[in-house]
Amino acid sequence: MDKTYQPAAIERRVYQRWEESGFFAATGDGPAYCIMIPPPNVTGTLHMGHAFQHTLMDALTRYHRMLGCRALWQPGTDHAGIATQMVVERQLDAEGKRRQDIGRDAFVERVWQWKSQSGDTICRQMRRLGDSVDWSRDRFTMDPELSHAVTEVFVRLHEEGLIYRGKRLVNWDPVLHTALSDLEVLSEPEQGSLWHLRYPLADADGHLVVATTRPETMLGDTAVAVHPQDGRYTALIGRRIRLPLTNRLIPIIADEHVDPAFGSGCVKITPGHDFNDYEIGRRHDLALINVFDRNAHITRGEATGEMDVGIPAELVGLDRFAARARVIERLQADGLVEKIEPHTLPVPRGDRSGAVLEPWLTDQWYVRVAPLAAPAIEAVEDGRIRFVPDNWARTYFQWMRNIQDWCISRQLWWGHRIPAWYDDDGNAYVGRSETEVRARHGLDAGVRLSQDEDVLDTWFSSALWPFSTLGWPRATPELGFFYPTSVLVTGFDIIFFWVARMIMMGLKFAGDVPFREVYITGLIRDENGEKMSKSKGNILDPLDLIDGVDLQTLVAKRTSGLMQPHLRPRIEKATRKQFPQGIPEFGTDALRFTFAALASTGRDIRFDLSRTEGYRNFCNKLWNATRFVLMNVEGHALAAGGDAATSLPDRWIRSRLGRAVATVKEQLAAYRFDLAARALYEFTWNEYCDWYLELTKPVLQEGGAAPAEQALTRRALIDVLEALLRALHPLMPFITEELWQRVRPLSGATGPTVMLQPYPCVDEYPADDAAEAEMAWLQAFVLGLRQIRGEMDIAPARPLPVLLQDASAEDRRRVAAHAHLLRQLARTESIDVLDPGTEPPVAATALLGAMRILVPMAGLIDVAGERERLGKALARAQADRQRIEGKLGNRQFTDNAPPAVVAGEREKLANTRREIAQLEEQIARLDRLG
RNA sequence: AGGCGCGUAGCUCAGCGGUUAGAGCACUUGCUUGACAUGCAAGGGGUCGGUGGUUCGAUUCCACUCGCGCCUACCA
Repeated sequence: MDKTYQPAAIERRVYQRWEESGFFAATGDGPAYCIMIPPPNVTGTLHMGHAFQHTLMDALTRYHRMLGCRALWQPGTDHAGIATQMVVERQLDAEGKRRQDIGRDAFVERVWQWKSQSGDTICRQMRRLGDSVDWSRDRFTMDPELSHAVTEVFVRLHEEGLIYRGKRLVNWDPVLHTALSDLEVLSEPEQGSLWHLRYPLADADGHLVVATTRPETMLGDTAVAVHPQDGRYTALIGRRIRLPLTNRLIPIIADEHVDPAFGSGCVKITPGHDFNDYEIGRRHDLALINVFDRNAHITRGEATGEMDVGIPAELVGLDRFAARARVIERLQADGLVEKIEPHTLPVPRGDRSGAVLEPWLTDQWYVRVAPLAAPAIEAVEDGRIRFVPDNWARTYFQWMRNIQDWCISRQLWWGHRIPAWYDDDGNAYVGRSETEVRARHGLDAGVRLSQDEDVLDTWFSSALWPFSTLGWPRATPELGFFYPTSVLVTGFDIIFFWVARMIMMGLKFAGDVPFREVYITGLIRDENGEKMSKSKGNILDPLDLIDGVDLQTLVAKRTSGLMQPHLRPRIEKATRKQFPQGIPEFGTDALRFTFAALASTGRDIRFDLSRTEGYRNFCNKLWNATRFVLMNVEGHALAAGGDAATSLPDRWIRSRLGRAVATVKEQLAAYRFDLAARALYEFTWNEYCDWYLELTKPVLQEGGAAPAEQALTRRALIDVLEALLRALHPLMPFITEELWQRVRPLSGATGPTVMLQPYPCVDEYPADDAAEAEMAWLQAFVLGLRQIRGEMDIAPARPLPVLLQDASAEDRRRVAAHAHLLRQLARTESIDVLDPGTEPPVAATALLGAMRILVPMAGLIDVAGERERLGKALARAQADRQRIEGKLGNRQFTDNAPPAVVAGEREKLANTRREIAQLEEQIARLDRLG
């Protein structure tokens, strides 16, 4: 074996073997355990957030597989309508073409090509992460089977009246030319202006002042509103305004929505281009004027009802921002601009294009969500679905209880085409196919039908993922067995987009909740707590942490393809500063262990590379511990597996292993990966390596112990290691597999892979309190002497003569029983028990219960140093005594505190007092000498 | 406006109504110890954001407050 762990040498080989051997398939007759992967965008790449979530999902899957479950981690990818279409459009753009130039069929064909070309990236990355997904069940949201499910759901919802088509204001992206759902709108405050415009009264001199942030929309105004109780304007209600530029007459109306305290208290009402105004327009039966085309350029105007909109010809065709400038110019020329104030306002932008969105009147398909939401709310209320941590349920409720209808049609080409057909009169027919539509509605071949050009929101198909991947609407065995799935692992950012919708659709169509639990992970942030993003140039590629990356490559990755190229020097500088040497190779297991160790619930994660380095070292520790065990076991007699451990260390380490495994199980059940990881780390390093391996050395070395005892210790060494590898496997799959393969022949374990071994069972390593107590004594003995050595600057190699004062019969028994261990671990030259009444020599002191461990000082240490050391200990003990005495002297405490606590304090006080007496005596002795 | 979360060692984070508040990294000192210098041993370092309350006892529970972050809805 190499002296250090080399992850690159083994990871690929190990994964390939797992995959080729079919170890990932869900088999066996155990209970179901199933996790649905949140399908990543098929043409994307996995980022740190994915790597984090995949680590947790894989750990859960491997753990439950080892517990005997028939475990399925369902893989797959999402077609990601807008995102993918944009990528391909950009490719076309580089060729100087637009998608309209090549036509819909050719374009879609190109997207499929791009998908097949880049779709492997994610699979490759997942293999490097060790993801134990069942590749044979890989799914894509646009697979025929899944598309079939989409159509089926659409048709059934439509039949129930839960999908409808309607002309309404939607969030329109004038760059992508599609409608968006409310969730795809990002509103950020931006610096703008508040224009105060004078609207002349129609039938008298004078004007009203309206304040607006969107002056160009005045072309579509159909009213001015004031608050009904606003005394300044009550007399004007019902009179009319002559709308500048258009010369139209519009009414002054009263509406509660108006805030008299804002601006002048008068609001221009543009029902065609503002969501609030749309509502007001409905309340007052106002006409609605659309003044924009699909590019948000000014049109001649299109009104509901007969009307001359009156948009000046010179404005027609202008972009909305150019139009804004021109409108203001014109109004200023007419003296109709009272003032312009700087104003910060929320500007809605598309989450993909970044374009300023326009409320625009179009025909779209909607899901009537309220009837679906009610049972979905109930499922969380009554605990059929549990959020972890549970405070996310509040977020879920808050949104679900105010849920709006869901606009599901998108004016894109890449996606599931809406299963609706139109005749020449514009009548819409919904059905599973054109044939079905014709049959059902009695439309013979003479009637021309054309399918709806639009596609569905990507999240519509994602919402079906938990059952569409399992074969729904067919009643497949998998659907029956794995649905509802066990847990969903995802980020809070898609609770509304995805989680809520899966719950609604699952309850509606699969007859039950889609998952029992939702584990919401935190976000992976950079070392400054910033969100990782390409545009900030602070992304880390998980594979770069696994394989390492040189500085040049890292800088190039972070600065290429930037939306804002001017940030490049800053990003480069920051990167060079943070990673002057690039990033070394840490291996997958170290990265995975880092994610697990940082995964405390309800909190974002500042990714800390030094933790990864620490866990790389942990891998190396495990590697070398195995090396030690193999060296000491191979070629030697080994006790049979069933033989009882007899030595103290053997009993102790088994007991401690059992406790560690118990902790891991408990913490994994609570999704506390951090605490599970810590329990394993501490057991491995602080107990198995630091103590147990050291304790086996005196036993195993030549002439150390009787052969029979050695054989037992070798048994314990290999058994505990083998179990430890199994216990660590879900978090660190690669190294544990590699080491387990080497350990297996010696341990007597059988089977082709550690990943299909049973997880260690607590019952096999029952707690041994007696052994733990005795080991605690032994450890205290060793630590006491090490402390004297360390603080007194005694060379580690120098053997120390040790005297024991006030040793009880039990102390004496223990010393005799473990003298060989103490000699090795504490480097004692001799251990002698002083007879009662014997005056001890001047010595450095350590206390172990009532016993004093003395290291005679002649020639060893300076008296002043030891005096100071004891003085510090004494001061500490005296402070303790005072605190405890104060506590026990308080009647309130002794009367009210639980008896066990009081008794504990009394015992503590007794120990402290004894310790003080011992220390004072030692100090006095040193003083006599000095 | 409503909701959620965070503030503990230099850094990243655990923890908890009751020992002396812990870990990793960083730091100091000493060690080429027959598994491992990606290591071993010893050590320094914290008024647990502030104020008040509940309690025999608060870093932990409650209220207020300061600072930071996020989500939802938004007044034109």
